[in-house]
Amino acid sequence: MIATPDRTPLPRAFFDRPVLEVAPDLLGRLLVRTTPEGPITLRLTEVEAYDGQNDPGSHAYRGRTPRNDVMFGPPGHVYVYFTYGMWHCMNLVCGPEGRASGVLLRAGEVIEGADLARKRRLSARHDKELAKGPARLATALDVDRALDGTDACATGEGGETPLRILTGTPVRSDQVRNGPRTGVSGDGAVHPWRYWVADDPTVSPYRAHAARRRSS
DNA sequence: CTAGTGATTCCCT
DNA sequence: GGGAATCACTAGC
Repeated sequence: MIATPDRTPLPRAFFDRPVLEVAPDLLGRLLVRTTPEGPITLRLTEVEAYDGQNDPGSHAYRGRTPRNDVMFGPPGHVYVYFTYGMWHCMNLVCGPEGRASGVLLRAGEVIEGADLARKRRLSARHDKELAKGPARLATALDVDRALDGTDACATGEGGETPLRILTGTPVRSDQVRNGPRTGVSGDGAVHPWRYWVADDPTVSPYRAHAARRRSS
């Protein structure tokens, strides 16, 4: 039988830990995107850890800039970046504050609001592809730079937060797999800091970083 | 299924 | 200037 997911919000202390502890612990958690048309809820199935220190793959590796500013702030906030001229990807900032570590949310299973997600992901042939990949995930949830810096652990009764993280059903450690990060080039590729749920159909296919040739 | 490639814009060097 | 934490599409097996 399937246990009902726990909809208790994750406390900020959850994120105020080393990123390599937080990343695998995020699998099976729920990400709730509140939109005017209703909520879209995702069960996280694939993530990647990025350490702000000594990690050439991290956007924070070369210091603080306007783009990555949020990563240097408090844990539990959302860092959204724009890449490849077209796409957005989202991370959750981890502790301690100032270390600028974060977890890239790479894939998930839409468990609520699939009708809303489908409207933004017209090319998806199956629901399992709605959030199969970091840019698809952000597209399905209507996440862009406007949500950069959102507090996913906000507790106030008053304001609806556009993004929240709930306890969900954590994945048993023997169901967690890990391997090289996708799309990371150079020295940053050596770390096996991609984590996913074993045999889950919503996990994105592994792609080694492709070196691009100049076009004329 | 896999491999190859064009798209398109922001940001930092 | 040139690369980027990617995707969609195509060809071919």
